[in-house]
Amino acid sequence: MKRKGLFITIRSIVSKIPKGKVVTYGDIARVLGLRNSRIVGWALRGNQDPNIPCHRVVKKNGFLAENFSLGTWKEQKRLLKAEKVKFIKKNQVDLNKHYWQIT
DNA sequence: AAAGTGACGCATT
DNA sequence: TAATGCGCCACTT
Repeated sequence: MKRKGLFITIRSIVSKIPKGKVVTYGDIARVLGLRNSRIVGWALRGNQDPNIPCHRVVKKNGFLAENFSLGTWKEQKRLLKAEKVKFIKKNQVDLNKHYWQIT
């Protein structure tokens, strides 16, 4: 990945997500002025930095991404549950309780 | 340079 | 309600 600028921007946003909160890919993309949320996924995918809580980034409806860097959504779920995040389905978090609006 | 790919999202079938 | 299609940005081959 050559474009580190975008990568760094996304990293700064994700690292600001409070513990126990989640954000959607689409929202991050909007903040960056992108109309394509895939870019966000692309950036997180190449990242394995533990400083970046990428497990707090979920899909629009709160569903977890199927391809998590560290493994699958099961791993992501485990990390989220460790932060007391409530799941309304086995692979869907409770957005009403844990959604963090980016400002 | 052109086509393929992807941690998505929304509209249409 | 589920499946399919397409837009969109950047990366890879």
